[in-house]
Amino acid sequence: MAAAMIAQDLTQHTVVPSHELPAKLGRKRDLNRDSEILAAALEVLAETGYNGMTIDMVAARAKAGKATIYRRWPSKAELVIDAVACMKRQEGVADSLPDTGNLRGDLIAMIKPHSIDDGQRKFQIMAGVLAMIGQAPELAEAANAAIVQPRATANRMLMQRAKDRGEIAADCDIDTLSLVTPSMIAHRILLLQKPVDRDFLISLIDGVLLPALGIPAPKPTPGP
Amino acid sequence: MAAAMIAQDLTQHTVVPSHELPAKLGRKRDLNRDSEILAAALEVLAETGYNGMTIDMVAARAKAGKATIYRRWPSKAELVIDAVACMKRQEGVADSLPDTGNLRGDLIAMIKPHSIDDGQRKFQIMAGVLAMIGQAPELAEAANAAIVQPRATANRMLMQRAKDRGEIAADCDIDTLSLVTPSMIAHRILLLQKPVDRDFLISLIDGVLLPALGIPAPKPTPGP
Amino acid sequence: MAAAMIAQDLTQHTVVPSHELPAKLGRKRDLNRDSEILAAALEVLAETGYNGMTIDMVAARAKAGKATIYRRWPSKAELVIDAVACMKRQEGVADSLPDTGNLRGDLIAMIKPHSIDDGQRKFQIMAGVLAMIGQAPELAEAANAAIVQPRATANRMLMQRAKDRGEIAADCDIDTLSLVTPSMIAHRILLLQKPVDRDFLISLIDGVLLPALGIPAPKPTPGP
Amino acid sequence: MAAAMIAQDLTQHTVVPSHELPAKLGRKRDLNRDSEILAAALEVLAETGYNGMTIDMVAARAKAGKATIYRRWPSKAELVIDAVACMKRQEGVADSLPDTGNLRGDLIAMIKPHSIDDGQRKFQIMAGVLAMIGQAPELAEAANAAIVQPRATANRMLMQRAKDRGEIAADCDIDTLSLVTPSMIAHRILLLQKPVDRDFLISLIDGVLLPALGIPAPKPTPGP
DNA sequence: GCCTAACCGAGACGGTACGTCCGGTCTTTTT
DNA sequence: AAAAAGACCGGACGTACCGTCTCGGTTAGGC
Repeated sequence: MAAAMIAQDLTQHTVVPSHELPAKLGRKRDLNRDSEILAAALEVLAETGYNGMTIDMVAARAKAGKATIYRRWPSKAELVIDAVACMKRQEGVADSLPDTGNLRGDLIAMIKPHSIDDGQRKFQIMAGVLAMIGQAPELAEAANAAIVQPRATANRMLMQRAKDRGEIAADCDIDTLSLVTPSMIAHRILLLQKPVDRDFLISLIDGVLLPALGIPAPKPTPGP
Repeated sequence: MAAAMIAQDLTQHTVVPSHELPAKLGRKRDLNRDSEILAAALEVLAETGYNGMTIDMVAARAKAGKATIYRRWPSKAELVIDAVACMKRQEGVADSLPDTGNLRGDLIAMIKPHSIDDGQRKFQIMAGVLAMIGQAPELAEAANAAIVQPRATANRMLMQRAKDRGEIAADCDIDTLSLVTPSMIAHRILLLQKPVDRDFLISLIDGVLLPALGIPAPKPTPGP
Repeated sequence: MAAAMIAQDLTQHTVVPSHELPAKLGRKRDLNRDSEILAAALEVLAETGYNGMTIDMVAARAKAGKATIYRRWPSKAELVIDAVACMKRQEGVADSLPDTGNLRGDLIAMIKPHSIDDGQRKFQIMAGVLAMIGQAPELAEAANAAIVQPRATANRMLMQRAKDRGEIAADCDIDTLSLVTPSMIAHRILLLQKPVDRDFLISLIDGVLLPALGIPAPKPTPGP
Repeated sequence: MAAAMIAQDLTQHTVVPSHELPAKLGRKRDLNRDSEILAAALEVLAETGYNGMTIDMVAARAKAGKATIYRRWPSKAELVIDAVACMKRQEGVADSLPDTGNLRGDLIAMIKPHSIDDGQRKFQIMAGVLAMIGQAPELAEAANAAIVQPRATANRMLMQRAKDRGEIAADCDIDTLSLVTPSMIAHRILLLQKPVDRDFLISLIDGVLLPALGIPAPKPTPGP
């Protein structure tokens, strides 16, 4: 978390009066290296998993020295935590929610090929990262915020809109239901190792979400 | 999985004619060591996580030599998988399905106090198991069979009984729904790091499963 | 110094009653590795000098792991010290002194091609080793004992014999004179970087040693 | 050697017309830094040896930046060579040859008290210089010129004078003999690590040099 | 009862990654 | 333009762990 927070601090507090700190001397840290190293770490992480990933690999791919990495993060674990957390920042959190007028249309409109591929990659990164959750509990928080929360939030907003317009009952447990899809996706990718294709997502919507919200399933699943 | 299966083989097929195999000579393997080593592995796993766990730690705690461990399991990963599988066997999830006459009663009867008590320990161990998926994808199936499938199977059997007695509709997607609870539990334990307590499980039953199956929630579940 | 001394202890005190030490368990240390590693270290040292030498190079050449080296020597410096000290043991210290009847004949008989080449190699090793004399004073002692003392001792014995038979005066400073040749050789190899050939050694004998001992130079240096 | 020569050039040719060179712009190089850095280098060298010495240490002690050092010397090795050369220049070995009328008096007059006092310091420094010979053979000549040659030249001049006035024979090998003292000193300092005190130098003169030149020892040098 | 082979604890072994440190270069700000 | 400060790349150091192999000693069978 360290470097990212420092970066935030620097970009947010540029107007801090310079007489407070002792007027930093010497060459400035190249802030571009931060993101380049994080990107390289994510690539290696997705390819080899946490244990397979090597600091030298990351350094080589980012064309950086090991010291440059260890100057920013105190250990491999913290680098990975930050890399996962940085995934969250890359994407616009709720980038243009669909609005088709009814909940089923909205949920299905969320299924975009790009979204599927991207999700696949992220969950594979998560698989590699799970190796160290026992040692670094804050990693769990980062992974949740980066991978699961964006999807859950989108689901919750769609369902809240449906509730607002009276499409579903007011006493539905939206918070719990919005986590069903991400949880099932994680299980399918991590343990079943099956692809998260359109059919699977539709079966989730029509077999779990909509029934649980009291909306009857539409027609016997027409083809794409 | 290796040693456990060998152990099963040995105990089950003691009558195999000895002339088939090259007439095992020498001292017999001490079968007690298997369980002692697995227990030691579970302890260390829970305390340090997968990456923090060391074969030497396990050997020291079990007062065994490393060779004694590697004679039984080919790698650290397989040892851990087997340790988790053995844990599940101890507990016997689906050994006695409840039968209260209605689905909600059955599902709630499945919630046993000790599920909550040792939830924290299982969190560590499950995280450890999931850790190796990135390195050894073939172990994902084993982890799934050991951890998720027992609970999913129990759920499916209960729902099938409910369907048989007409309590729920015939076209319900039981296969998908039976995976909802385990998936949500895994997410809660691994990423949210919150305890899987009775309230959470009841909110799953009343907020997701029963509504999705067309059974109205019983009472408005008085909030805290 | 560590490993060599342990080795000496082991070979010398084999008859020590076994109940004194706690009866060493586990695999025995392979004593052959000691000498193989030291030999590899000497090779690398002669080729690249102290700073150029790498523990990985030594390990690779000795087909050993780094841990095997660090189990025996606590640091690169101590390994080099031991390697230099081990040179001394390799050669028979005073392997067959010549006896031609007069001192000049003895001294010249010591000049053998094999001896010259061997000396060249040793002084080159010494050059590589001088890099760390400031940090490890005991290295100086080892280098002196391994490289300079054997030659000085041979010289001193030849001169003592000459003194015993009355060839040279009784009050000659043999101890000092026996060090002249090694010192001049070291200077020639290390600083002048010129070869130590037969002519140079003869000029030392006839231009310094014999005159200082009161023996007149023979004829105007006949050819070889 | 580089910076010292530049410094000499600059101090000698201050009157060179400025239009000959490309009209040096900007701040002038602070020539005081040269000697301050060299002094700092000598201190660190004497304290830690060549390998122990760090450019950062030198920079910190001289309150200089690393770039300021590397602007003047191309490498750590050359800096050390120059530091030693500068030390020799400070002391001015052959600035005033003694002339007592006979060779023994001249040689003994060369023994100055401070040669003994700072012997220990020079030991460390010389060891440091010899250290780099293995890596940069071209520096051997420089080290030889800075350390050994001044003393050898002084010896040769004294002996030549003695030869000129008929004190010693005309066919003495002066070139070889003039190197005996420096070589023996180097051996005593570097390998024996004993102080180069007055007694040792007198034993060289009376036990080696004068006998080799055909001059009988004066008195039987009373033992300690 | 005794031989033989496989077992056992202990730990050395080869290999590989970690996190630190240094040499030599480059960049930023100040003088 | 040179100075101080310090970030940068590359690579060696010494440590720790994995999975294998070897040691002396123990425990079964089969003769």
